Amino acid sequence: MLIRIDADSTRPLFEQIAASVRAEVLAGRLRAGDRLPAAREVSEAIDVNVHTVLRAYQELRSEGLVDLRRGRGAVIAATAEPLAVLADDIAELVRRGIRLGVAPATLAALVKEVAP
Amino acid sequence: MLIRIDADSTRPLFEQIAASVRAEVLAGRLRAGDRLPAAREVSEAIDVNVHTVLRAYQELRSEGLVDLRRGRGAVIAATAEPLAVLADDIAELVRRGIRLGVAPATLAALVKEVAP
DNA sequence: CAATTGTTCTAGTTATCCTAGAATAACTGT
DNA sequence: ACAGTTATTCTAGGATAACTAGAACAATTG
Repeated sequence: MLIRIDADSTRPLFEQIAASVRAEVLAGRLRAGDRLPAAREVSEAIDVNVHTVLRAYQELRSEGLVDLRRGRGAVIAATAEPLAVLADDIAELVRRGIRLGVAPATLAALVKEVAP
Repeated sequence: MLIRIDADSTRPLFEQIAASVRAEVLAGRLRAGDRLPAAREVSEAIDVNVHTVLRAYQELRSEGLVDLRRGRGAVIAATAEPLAVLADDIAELVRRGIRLGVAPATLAALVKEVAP
């Protein structure tokens, strides 16, 4: 399955769902134009409420990663393509962090903090 | 003030407080051995409950960024030094992301996702 | 010994997350 | 034009996490 969640994690379900999709795009397994399974489908497959899945999809839309329209579903946006380009840079940063004893979660918090 | 928060943000207060400290360490304005203001002090300064401040401090301790002991207070740990080394790499990644239209928040979510 | 500082405990309020069901609107393919 | 698919919006309730408040306590410092 494309989307996986860990029910035991304290991380919100909608966040985990969105993270799954981001990771797929980053890895290049999902590309612009590819369609995500309908929210109802995902809902049944992973046993989570439809609203929760849709919230994840809407978060991805607000990031510009997917186009989301009724009747049509969720489709990876063209704006998402650059993500795959960053994959190596991100992996490299995480490697360096780990070598220095900095956890990815700490690193992520730092990235979020940097003011452009 | 060293620690700043945005009461209107949806991000938890204790997270914002911890993020402030991380950012200071990253920027090199806080270094190993430097002492953070006492929790009660911060509490009054930014008008947030003491427990909330302490929770932020404890999160930083669990990351190995500060030493936290009663009677003594919170002191930047030696293990936090490597953070400053990563500052340039992080800034560079964020720059590239922005040039490609990827928001720092999205980038952060990706960093958190990478499996070591 | 006195002052400082984090730790632990109980307790109550508020916000967020998740679930549930139903009606509605936009789009697709026939 | 029509039927089917899909997201959108609404109301509602329960569970969990965040925040606040006050108090007593233990370790450290000077």
